[in-house]
Amino acid sequence: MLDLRVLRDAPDTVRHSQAARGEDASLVDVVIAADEARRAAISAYEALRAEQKALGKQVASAQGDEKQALLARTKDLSNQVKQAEGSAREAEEALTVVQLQLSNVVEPGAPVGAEEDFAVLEHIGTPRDFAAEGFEPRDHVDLGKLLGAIDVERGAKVSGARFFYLTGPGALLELALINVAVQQAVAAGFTPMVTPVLVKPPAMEGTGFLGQAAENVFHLEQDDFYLVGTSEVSLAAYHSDEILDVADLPLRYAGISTCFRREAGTYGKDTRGIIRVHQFDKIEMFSFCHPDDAVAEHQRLLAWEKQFLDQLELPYRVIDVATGDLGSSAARKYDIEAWIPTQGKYREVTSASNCTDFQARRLGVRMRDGDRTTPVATLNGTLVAIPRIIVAILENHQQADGSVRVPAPLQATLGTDVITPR
RNA sequence: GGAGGCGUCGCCUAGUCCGGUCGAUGGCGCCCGCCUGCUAAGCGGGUUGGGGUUUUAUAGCCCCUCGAGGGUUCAAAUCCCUCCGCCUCCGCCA
Repeated sequence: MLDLRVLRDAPDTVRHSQAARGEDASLVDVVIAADEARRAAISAYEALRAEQKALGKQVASAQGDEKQALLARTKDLSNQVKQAEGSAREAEEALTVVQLQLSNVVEPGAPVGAEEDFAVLEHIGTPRDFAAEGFEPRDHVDLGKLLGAIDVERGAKVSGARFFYLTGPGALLELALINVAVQQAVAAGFTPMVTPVLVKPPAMEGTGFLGQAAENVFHLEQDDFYLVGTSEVSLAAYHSDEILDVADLPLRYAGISTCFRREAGTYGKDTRGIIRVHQFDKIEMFSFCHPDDAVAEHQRLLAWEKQFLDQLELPYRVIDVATGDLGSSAARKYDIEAWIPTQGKYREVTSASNCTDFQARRLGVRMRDGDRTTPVATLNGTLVAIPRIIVAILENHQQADGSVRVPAPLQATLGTDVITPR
């Protein structure tokens, strides 16, 4: 949700942002008009209400005929107040409806354009040349089967398409990755958090997932719960309707949770393997920080993501996501894409977003800074999303005989430096 | 699932039976000032959050806010209804 003052004072900024996203710029004027209507309605209501209260005070002390006369007036006034109150509320709700449709203002510097117009910021590591090594790389599905690490057939049998079992070394791989990720996060000062995965509507709404992303959210009709697609939701809502002490910022949390995604509209996309699944585990970094510190914090999150990937010895690139491909909440987003040998391309494994004060305003997360309270900034970044990292590890570290080399930090939990075919 | 209790502006708390002077009490904490070799104590003042409006600004005025939402009434912290959360006991289950 955007600050109405920004809309009033600098509507062009918002119009340009909407245009850069490929969204409706004229919505700005709709919101401004709704805001004016709301303010007018509130003023009208408040004037009547003030009069009613003044008269009510006289009623309390009046006697006899005088009291009867006053009662006649206040009775009439009471109806007017009720009407005006209703109008004010309708105007307020009408404003909220349109206000929620506006996306966050994009950060200057973000590449303008559609999904494919991203900017590559850097390449780290070099993809292996399997032809030179003299063998054809297996994809992660074949490797997973060979190693007894991934079972997609039974995942489909039990739960349907886009479900899987991690078995044996696969399960250990997940535990190892979670251990290393959480330890890194704790060392960096994050508070590890195991979060709810079922949340009530305000949490989902507040984080911006019920807008254009709504079709990808699982909803439990009977109980009106949503299944989170990321612990970002539970973490962002953690401090909702709270006022934080500015001296305590930044507050950094590492969310440990399962994530659920409907993947609507992706039929035929990534149908093989575990690149795109309905349920997976993820460690997510989340920061509540001072808005002035948000851009720097964004860089820190990205640096922590790179630190994690570096120790897994995976080749990857960092991209600056184009304005047309940002979610509604993000002002800027950096994705890290790991090299997937059998696809011959880089695929997203982490994503770091600066949501500025957009989520915080919706969720009522504020900070007390001197004598004022203002929304904080929220940022989130993936530390590790299990399935895609496992895909990257298996495919990049495979050897000619189908075994897979285990990166050093994971060896302790795996109990070996190489996973061999069963 | 059953029975009961509770929810007041940071924390604790008065007020709710019997609606109007509650436009919310007091304490603690915190902030400012006075006093004071220093600190403490003492004294005085301030201290919920949101919104509207006027103004260059400071500041002021107004409305809302007693878990949330409805209702009754000229008028609701107070009466009625629904919901949410917490606590105690019982039952069932991991």
